[in-house]
Amino acid sequence: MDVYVDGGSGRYEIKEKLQTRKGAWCEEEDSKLVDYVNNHGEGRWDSLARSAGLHRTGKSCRFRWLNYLRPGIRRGNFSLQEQLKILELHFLWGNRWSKIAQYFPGRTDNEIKNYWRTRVEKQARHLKCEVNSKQFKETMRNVLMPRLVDQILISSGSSSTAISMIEPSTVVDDHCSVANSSHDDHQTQAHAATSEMAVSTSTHWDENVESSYNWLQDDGATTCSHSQSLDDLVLDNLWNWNDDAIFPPPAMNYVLN
DNA sequence: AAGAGACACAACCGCCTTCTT
DNA sequence: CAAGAAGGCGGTTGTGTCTCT
Repeated sequence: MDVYVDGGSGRYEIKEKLQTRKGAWCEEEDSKLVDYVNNHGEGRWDSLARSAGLHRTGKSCRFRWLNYLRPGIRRGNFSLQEQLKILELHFLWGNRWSKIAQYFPGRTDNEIKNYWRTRVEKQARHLKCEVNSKQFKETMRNVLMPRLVDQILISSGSSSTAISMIEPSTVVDDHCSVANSSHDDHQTQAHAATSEMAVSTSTHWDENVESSYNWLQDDGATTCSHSQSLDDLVLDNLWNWNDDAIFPPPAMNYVLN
């Protein structure tokens, strides 16, 4: 049984005479960690924690550094382009957050995971379906993503937004595909996210969807076609795009048939 | 104004893999 | 080569804030 001792803003856990603090990090701890990593580098987190005088586990130090303290971390809302890319990459790889995060310089897997859970899964609940269900995926691919693309094009203010297309081809696991461009190519494209989206289409995950989420041309014209079987008016209310978030609270409950 | 519930996100946990000795 | 340590990753929880009644 763990023993907890009042540690002020946090709490302490005593394990085998090693006292480690839990809970939110304070400025002093952050400062100690940053100073130590800047002077000695990353790695060997358990010994780093001791050497830096931090009463934290190595894992806790690693997490804090990688997700909040290391240089280049970007905070704040995801852009429309980033939101689209999260949806797209999740189609390809599912909950492989660290892999998805590779395409978002400055973003962390934890941040993307939180985004997915708080925004996307919430919408699945509002639609009364499982987030991994075919029904929700179809709604995402046929309605949500094309509309997000439209919003991106509108917010870009022109039709000249360069959008590169990645041809689906190479099957990398049982049921998904990725572009046949190299990993470096992907990352290069990801770095250009503000004005240029790297979008890809996966055709292997569900060949039976009647109206697939088709793709964007280099001149920015969308070739998206989506199912008209859903009531557009209802969906306009449901997916009320804005610059801050693609998943605002739904104006009404909507149940897919 | 206050309490309850919902929400967002930071952080921890446990399992698995990789590395080191 | 084996065993223990450390790291990586996805799932889950805790908590502060916001919104609603």
